[in-house]
Amino acid sequence: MTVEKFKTATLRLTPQRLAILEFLHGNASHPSADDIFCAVKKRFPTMSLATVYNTLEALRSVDGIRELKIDSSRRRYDPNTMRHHHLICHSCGTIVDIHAVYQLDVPPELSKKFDVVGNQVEFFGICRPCEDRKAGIIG
Amino acid sequence: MTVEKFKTATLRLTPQRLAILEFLHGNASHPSADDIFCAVKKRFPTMSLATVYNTLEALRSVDGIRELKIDSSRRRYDPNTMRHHHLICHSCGTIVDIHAVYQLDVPPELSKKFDVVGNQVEFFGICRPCEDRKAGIIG
DNA sequence: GTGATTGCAAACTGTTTGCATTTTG
DNA sequence: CAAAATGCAAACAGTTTGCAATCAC
Repeated sequence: MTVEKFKTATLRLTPQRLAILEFLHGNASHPSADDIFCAVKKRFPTMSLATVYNTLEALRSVDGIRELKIDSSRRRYDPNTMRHHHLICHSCGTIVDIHAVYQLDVPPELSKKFDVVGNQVEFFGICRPCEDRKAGIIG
Repeated sequence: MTVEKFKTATLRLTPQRLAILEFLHGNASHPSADDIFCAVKKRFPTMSLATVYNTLEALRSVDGIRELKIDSSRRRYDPNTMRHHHLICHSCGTIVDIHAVYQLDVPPELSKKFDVVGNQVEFFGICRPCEDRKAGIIG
């Protein structure tokens, strides 16, 4: 668990960090720094955004979080550091985790010039609720 | 060609836009707005960054460019709007295009809740030059 | 000539940094 | 007690916006 990783590193477990860890635990909403800040501020009114960034960096240093590049205007974070993929609804922006392993090869002329270590797939489409909503507007 | 797309839309072909189009044509370096700005400014010293963003938006509106979310600190652009994938060297950041079609399925419980339209694969690894450089330092 | 575009500066947003104060281990 | 973290404010970087002057069609 992430708490242990903090202890083995020279990282301190402050109440603020614990609150952030708790918010993140099992959280599959792929929150931004500000999402985390707003959620945790409810219990820690003095919490600062800088502390959120500080904690995210600490988490990253012990591989307790992964940074997503799915959103071009802000970084989003994923406490699930197991290799997985994402499916994004291009209508509402919902991001769903996909736990599957895809064994993909790059063209041979490239595999000579590159040592390919892994891949990450981003699926896109439209989710049922959005689809229904559209059908409602049109028909 | 993109010039035609501009004409059919109500978009005007200014010298600045032509210079940007020319810089972008066949360019596989996945430049940022600032990269484009710096490159084009050499010929157009009065060029402004706002014009670059304006042109990028105009291009996007006619599907003449695609926005990449590969870099978390700045947007990068790809004038190749054909569906393709990318291979990134996590040492030097080089981005290489991969033209291959991967027919991937999402788990059945998700395909019921989502109409999946496509996918984009990001491969990562290390390129030969970086690998050699590392070997040189170590050995 | 008219409506779109330019270029500048100012505004904005997300992220980072510096530092005095407080806290953890 | 020493080293690390907090919280604030200021600094930054990338992007967006408002607008008068200019330009393409």
